Amino acid sequence: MTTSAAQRRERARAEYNAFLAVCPSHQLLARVSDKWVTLILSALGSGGDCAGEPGAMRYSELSRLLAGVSQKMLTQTLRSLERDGLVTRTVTPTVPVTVTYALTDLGLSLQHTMRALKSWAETNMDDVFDNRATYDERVG
Amino acid sequence: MTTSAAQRRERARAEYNAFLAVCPSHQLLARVSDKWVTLILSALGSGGDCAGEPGAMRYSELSRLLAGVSQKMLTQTLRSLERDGLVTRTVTPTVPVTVTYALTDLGLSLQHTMRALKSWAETNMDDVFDNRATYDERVG
DNA sequence: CTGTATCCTATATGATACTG
DNA sequence: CAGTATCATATAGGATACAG
Repeated sequence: MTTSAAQRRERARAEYNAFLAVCPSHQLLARVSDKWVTLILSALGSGGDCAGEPGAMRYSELSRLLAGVSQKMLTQTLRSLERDGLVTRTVTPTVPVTVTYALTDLGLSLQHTMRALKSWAETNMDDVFDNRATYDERVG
Repeated sequence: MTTSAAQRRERARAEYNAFLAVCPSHQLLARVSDKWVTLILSALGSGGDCAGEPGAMRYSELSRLLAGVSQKMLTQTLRSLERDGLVTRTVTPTVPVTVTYALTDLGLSLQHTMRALKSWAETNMDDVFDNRATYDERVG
């Protein structure tokens, strides 16, 4: 009888859990090393460089600012950020309800690093693209 | 006739390209906001906090250090990092071939931020876990 | 306006076997 | 040792419709 997919999955999960037991911070690191997390935190803190809108932002503002994001991912990522205590979600019971998101202190502390990351990307973008072109040419 | 999946895909792609045209650095940012990229860069520069091995590392060393990574993802991520000019790949034609990876100057400049990110994760891990517990309790 | 629920596809990722 | 190739699967992520 062949090893079932479930068994293999379980073994992989066990290994991964052992890994996390050694380095539990990797779990958080992996969570934070996410495209949408990076973009949302960058957007929330200072609006970033694409469309500067500082301070708290409404759901629809974020949606517009992060042009590529779907409703699903935006909501999902915001929820996880709220759960982790990085952002606050404030509901104002206006006629059509208004919801604003803002960084907590914890979120702010991370946002500093996120901005560094974003800044790095902007600074070294040209270099990286050159490197890619060179590499692709050598490989063909 | 319903809109085909291909048509919808194309529209989404067009939107995303327009988005990247406005903010091309987001492409690089998304690339760098990757779990394995973060872990590999952290590992390469100084071995990190789980098992400190500074300097250049061999493929097998990386594989061991990043316990959860598969061959595929390790190779794939290393290739992309090499293409982007963040790491060098050096082949030494010993009897069983030896391959070492090391950070370039560009990689080093990013690794600094990566370490900040890792450091943040380690510092605030407990806070985040507390926040999660609190949130889960409120929601049930 | 701000979501939630459902369905569906593409991509990421892992397991496995094979190669120089 | 350091991969490459292939297959299988889980998850990410998007489209759409509906709700408070």
